[in-house]
Amino acid sequence: MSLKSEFLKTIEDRGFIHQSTDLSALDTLMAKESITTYIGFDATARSFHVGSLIQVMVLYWLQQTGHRPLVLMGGGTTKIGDPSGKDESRKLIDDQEIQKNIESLSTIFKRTLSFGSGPKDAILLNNADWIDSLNYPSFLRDFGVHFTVNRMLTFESVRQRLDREHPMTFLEFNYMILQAYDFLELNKKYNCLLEIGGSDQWGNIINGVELVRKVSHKTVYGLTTPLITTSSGSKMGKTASGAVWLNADLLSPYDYWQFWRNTEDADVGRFLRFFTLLPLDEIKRLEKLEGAEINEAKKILADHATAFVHGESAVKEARATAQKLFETANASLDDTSLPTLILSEEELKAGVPILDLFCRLNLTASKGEARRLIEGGGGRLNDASISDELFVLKETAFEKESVLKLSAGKKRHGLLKRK
RNA sequence: GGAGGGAUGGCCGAGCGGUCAAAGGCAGCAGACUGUAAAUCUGCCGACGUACGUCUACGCAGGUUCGAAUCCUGCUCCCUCCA
Repeated sequence: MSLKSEFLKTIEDRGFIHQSTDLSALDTLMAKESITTYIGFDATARSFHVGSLIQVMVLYWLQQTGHRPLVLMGGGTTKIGDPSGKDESRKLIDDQEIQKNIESLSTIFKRTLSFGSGPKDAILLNNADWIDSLNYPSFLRDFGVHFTVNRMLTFESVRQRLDREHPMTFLEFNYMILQAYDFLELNKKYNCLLEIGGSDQWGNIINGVELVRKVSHKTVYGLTTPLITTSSGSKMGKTASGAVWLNADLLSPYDYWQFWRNTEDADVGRFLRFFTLLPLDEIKRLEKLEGAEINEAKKILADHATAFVHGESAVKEARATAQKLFETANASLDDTSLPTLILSEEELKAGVPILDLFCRLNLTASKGEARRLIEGGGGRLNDASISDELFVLKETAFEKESVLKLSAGKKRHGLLKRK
């Protein structure tokens, strides 16, 4: 289908569209006027993860192409727990934690969207504002009548639990109704006409679209984005240090840059479209690179993806660090953005076991792990393999250098300095 | 309320009195090969101690036994069927 509206054309070209309700009608609408759209976010963690970055990008494009984004934080629905895509119920978290999560999660939008009260300014909302005060009997009478259990049982999120014989509580069963109610509420208050979400949200979104139609007799739309996996099939979002968080306090910008730098060849084009703002013809050029040349494209991917989330100065640092580490022989590592441990005179006099240093730099989770690392030949001090797991670092090690590099493998490094 | 089945390491899943820190798979880490890629091959994969070892762990609490993930009792939670 050839799309007319700038927004849909953009996200279509970049691969963001998975499923949608009546795409051509939506296209006609969005080509004609600026509309309000929402994406809801769970407040189950302190930071988003690359998996949610897709939605962040979509909101960005939405605003750039002249529409108003509503960022809905699920302060109310997080208390229910979305069963979509999960085999087990979530642990319920308390109000305080939800509140903290919402604040922390919002930081990414402050960077990527412009908020305000103008017609195209983004608005940050919290569904606790209307969900917390719902009255159970009247809610059931007003909205419960529009949902049949027969149909609810056919939704993927429910069916999956039933099929696998995993329990689904009544609490969770209600989630889709509340999310549908969100859409209705946003439609009434902000004339919100479109809800976007990940592909696992399809059922929830459909319910919202239908509820608005039944209650308000209005047509609204839903659209989902694909679940991003790597070409080798695994769910993306793992690094040596765990999940790929967007918040810098959970994953350093350097590690974030490295995550993108290590993209599989086959994913470079797709990821450039998703996670950078580069024009499509530039992306087409980059993804054609072959062999070792594609590494240039990966660096550009890493630069742009990191800039979007952490800003330009973080990119400069990360890139300079990477260059010193991987591309320059005997570079001075003094001003790199690697984790650094400062050792005191007393400590050095007494001597510090190398195993402790691996742990203190978070290169390994325990001394046992550090020991196994060394036994397997992956422990290095200034690029020289450490052969003795009982090696003790003393002040003499700093006679020739002011900074020592401790490595777990070829990619994970930390620095040691003397006070 | 009744009958039966189940709960094992990050996940899946075997074990059903000792040789069990628990097979196998996935995920993860490291090594080789490369391009900071993929695929492949190899090693590692609870914590602590240099080590014989100690501690923690097979839903929870007790018990039997020289010895329990395995047997018994009670409890909690789940599943299936019946009411």
